Amino acid sequence: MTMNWWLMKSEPDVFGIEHLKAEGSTLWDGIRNYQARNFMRSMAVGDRAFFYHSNTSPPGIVGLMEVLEVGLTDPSQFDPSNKYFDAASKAESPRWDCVRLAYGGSFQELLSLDRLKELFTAEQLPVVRKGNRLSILPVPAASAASLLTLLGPVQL
DNA sequence: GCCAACGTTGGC
DNA sequence: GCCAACGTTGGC
Repeated sequence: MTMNWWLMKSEPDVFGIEHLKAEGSTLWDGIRNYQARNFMRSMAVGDRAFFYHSNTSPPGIVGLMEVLEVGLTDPSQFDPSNKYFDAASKAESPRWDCVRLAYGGSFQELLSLDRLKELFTAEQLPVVRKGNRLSILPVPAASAASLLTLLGPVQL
């Protein structure tokens, strides 16, 4: 089984690449969409992800991450004071889980969604599909390789 | 099981 | 702030 690539969105005002850089690693919690959760469930330690800034201008890819741990229970689902509290989720059978990700560097420049749309089809890179709201998406290996060339070296 | 209403995401 | 896309919920 070879390493897989992913694209993970976060709003820079809430948790951006600079936050991750400062913390070194983070629990990617608060995912409350089954498709996104299922993508997380198919992640393996050592997988890589592109960090994507969403809901900002311009949106786009800003950095890299590496999967450190998988199959972790998302603690926010059991915390009534948390925005992502889920009263229907039981401790015996948690509904939501998450992964731990390490900071893997920042690219010199953001690669904008506009540019991604010029370079890739929706099949090649699902994030460019019109109206796509999923916060976690797969990146086919060939597209990941192209992206790394386009983005150039990371700065740690 | 259908489907209308509703809510959320996220681009613009 | 608007709206397209689309997942979720709940009445029946």
